[in-house]
Amino acid sequence: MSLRIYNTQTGSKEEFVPLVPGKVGMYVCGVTVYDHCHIGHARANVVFDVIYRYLRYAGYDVTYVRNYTDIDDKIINRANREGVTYDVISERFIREFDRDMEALRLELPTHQPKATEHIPEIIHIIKKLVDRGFAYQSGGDVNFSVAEYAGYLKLSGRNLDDMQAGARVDVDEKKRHPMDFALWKEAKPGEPFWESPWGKGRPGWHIECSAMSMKYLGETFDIHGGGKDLVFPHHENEIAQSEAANGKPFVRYWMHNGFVNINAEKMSKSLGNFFTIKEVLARYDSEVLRFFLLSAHYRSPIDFSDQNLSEAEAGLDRIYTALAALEKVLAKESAADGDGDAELEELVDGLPARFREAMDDDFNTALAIGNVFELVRCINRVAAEGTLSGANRRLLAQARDGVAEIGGVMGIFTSVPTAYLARIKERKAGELDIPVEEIERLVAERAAARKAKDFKRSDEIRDELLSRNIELLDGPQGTAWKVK
RNA sequence: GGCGGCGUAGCCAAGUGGUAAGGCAGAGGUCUGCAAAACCUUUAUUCAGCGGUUCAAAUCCGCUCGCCGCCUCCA
Repeated sequence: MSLRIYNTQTGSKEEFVPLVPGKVGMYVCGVTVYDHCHIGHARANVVFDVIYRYLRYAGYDVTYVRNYTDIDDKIINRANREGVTYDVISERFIREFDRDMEALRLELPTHQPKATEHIPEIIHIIKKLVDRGFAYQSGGDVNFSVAEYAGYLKLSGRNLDDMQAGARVDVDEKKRHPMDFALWKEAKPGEPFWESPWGKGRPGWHIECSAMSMKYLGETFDIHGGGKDLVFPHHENEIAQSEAANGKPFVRYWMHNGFVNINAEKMSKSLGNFFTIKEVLARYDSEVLRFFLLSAHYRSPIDFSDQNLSEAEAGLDRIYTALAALEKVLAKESAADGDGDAELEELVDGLPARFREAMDDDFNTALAIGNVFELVRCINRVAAEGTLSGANRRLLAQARDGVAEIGGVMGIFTSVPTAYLARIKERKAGELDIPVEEIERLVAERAAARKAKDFKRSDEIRDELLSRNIELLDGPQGTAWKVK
């Protein structure tokens, strides 16, 4: 089965056929760099990071472009508030964005262009649009004329009349049609500007993406992605500009990820219910956050809550615990011969194919993760059987490699299992009100008590630690502990 | 008002025509000094409701109810 992608423009899953066989051009709208990123940005970027990785895994030569919008009203406003130039703000938050993305273990896109470094390209397109009659100058502004472009609103499936009926559109006498949008904005006194045929000014919001995608990917390219909220007006306007300027199709597959909700409500700054990536990563491991984000399909809304994150953490813990047990068993001696477990063999052999099947169906990471859990249950069962047969030993090694392979595509399960578990333990231990030395001392005391068959004291210690959220795990080699 | 989406077990979540994946939580068992962890078994005759199409529907169609998003900057 070949890759099928849900295309926003047609509202259905379509077989993915790249423009040039074996190659994929993919553009994802980046951020406007005026503040720290929140978990909504985390979702969009993680989702497209996994799509990027999977396309390469599937054998495509992918050119992935993700821009920085580094000139915009909000950047200028913040610069004015802080009494600095706009580029101080944009450079600061580009650095912060890069840090966040690194913390989320994202791979770097092929290109990360900035709007301000593409002013000549932007001006070139605007000139073309004016020459062709799709745009008009109005004072120092240049606006796109939606009435001239027949395909307007084809992505979001609306029509101009209905839009106007309910829209709170500002009356702007500089526009011929209320829905016309700015390609070039005249600079007000004190604002940053670039020289243009229409005077000093700066690009409108949408035109930069047309200019940069065209430059790095060509006039028509395969995949354009972003959050659902960008469908209108941003992507709609990109289509209008690009297709009007070039006279050819802009994008073949439009992909949009769903929102992150907080208690089933949209996260927004005005509601004050948003979390920055840094805040979340202070409480949860980045792998837990990725795992959580990938446990739902990318187009569905996902509800961010402490409970859901904790459940994701528990689930990932289960997987790493199994992988750690697997490593331990593999490190031991095993019988040279003996049959392999039939179920394990089936799951292990089928893992890559089932992964591709899941991902080929519009990047179904939730299903792919479910497959791993099934394998985990089986790994646990086989690993718990005292001595390992030679066949099972090979199967377990294959299972480990298989999980690593698909984990590499999703950017999860990539840590050394014991290192992951230690990382989580350390993080949680830091939140405890009892020092690690004290825990270790009590564990040792309990071991002595148990040896002396003083189970009263031994259970007392266990209850005491449990009341402080510490769980004791007795095994043949002694007692380990973990934070609940 | 226009456009679009969603409603699957206590919770999270796959499944878009062939008889309900998976995880968390719960119950019973194995193990254990007793527990925990792990393993085994178990937990939706049913997919918001009502009709319709079909040999067959959670999946397709219609209506009703409920929730949400977009139409303004937004991932």
